[in-house]
Amino acid sequence: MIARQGVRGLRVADLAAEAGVSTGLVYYHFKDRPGLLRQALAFIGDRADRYTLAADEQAPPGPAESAGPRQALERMLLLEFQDLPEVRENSTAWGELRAHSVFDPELREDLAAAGAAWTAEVADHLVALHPEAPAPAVTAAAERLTALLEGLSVRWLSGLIPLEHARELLRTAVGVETGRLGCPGEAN
Amino acid sequence: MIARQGVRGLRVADLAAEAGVSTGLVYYHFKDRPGLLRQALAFIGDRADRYTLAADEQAPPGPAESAGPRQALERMLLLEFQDLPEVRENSTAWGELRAHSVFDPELREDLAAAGAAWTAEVADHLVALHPEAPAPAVTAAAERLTALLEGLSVRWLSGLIPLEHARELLRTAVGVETGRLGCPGEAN
DNA sequence: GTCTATAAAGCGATAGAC
DNA sequence: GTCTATCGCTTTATAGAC
Repeated sequence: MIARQGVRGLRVADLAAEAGVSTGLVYYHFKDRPGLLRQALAFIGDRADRYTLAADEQAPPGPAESAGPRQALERMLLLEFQDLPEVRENSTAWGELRAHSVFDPELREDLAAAGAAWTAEVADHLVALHPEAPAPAVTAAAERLTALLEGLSVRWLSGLIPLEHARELLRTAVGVETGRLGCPGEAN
Repeated sequence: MIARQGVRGLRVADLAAEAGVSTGLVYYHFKDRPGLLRQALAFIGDRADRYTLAADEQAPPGPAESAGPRQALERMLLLEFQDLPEVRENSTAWGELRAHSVFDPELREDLAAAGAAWTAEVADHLVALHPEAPAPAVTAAAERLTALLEGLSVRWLSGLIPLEHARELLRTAVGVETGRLGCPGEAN
């Protein structure tokens, strides 16, 4: 429901109706509105982990074709840009909770933890691709890629750019960033 | 007030109180809530143009020192990452209206127009830096830089990363992107 | 655990006087 | 142009029965 109407548009009564229960029961289980949002964020995180793992397992179709670390990184990032209900829901709700945290500190810690884990995963892929690159440069590249992904995500979800355009820009960004890490000439 | 409490937290009564007028007068001038938001977006755009122009005028301090197009681009992008009330307000409100448009199509056209103008300005700087680069590559680079800026902006404003870190990541991104455009070997 | 009923407050918008 | 007063609806949260 957060993905459909946003945090601001989430009504406890609507939620209860859709769940087929009473509002009282919702408060019984989640305590209050912030508790509801906290559980929603946890749910989103679990679900993202789930489909990330699922993609990893069924990822290498050909035995050894196109199975480079660069492709693995691209594939992982592009997971967030799919027009599947589950993915779109997750991206929308995640972005909304992030945007909401600008004005409500409530969920910041949880968001920071999830974001750090996510950045670390991207950094792992970058290290696999460029083992010789200095750690700070890798971290910075991972942060730029994830921040770019979030920026593109909002544009996609608000209809400002089409899905394929977002995917294309992200793909080229991976190329730009990984090309950069491979060039030892420039600092940082 | 949007920068302080978000679109979702904006109350017409509060707005009227802060303006020292009645709620009735607010409706008289802005028609309704959406009208209020539309005017706010216009105000933000005008104000951004204002301080961008002001920065351009007082930008080159030394006669010809450090006045490269690369520095001009960096300076322009970094304008959005300053801890001045006016800038922070503008960034916060802009980000909030953008995030809000994911669920409310109302302001999408205005946002798209403003975003396109903004991307074109960045592209102009890139062309000045790399006149030989193909137009699609320049446009894509400009879109990546502005999308990254928006992603970093949310992280900064929600306290996930400090201001200086956002500035540093943006600076290096400019380096990565402009370095890329200067390399004619790779397509796109 | 679950429901009904309702308190209590908030909020967008309008009417009508001046 | 501006204000006061208020309608009418929505929403969070709780009380208390079952």
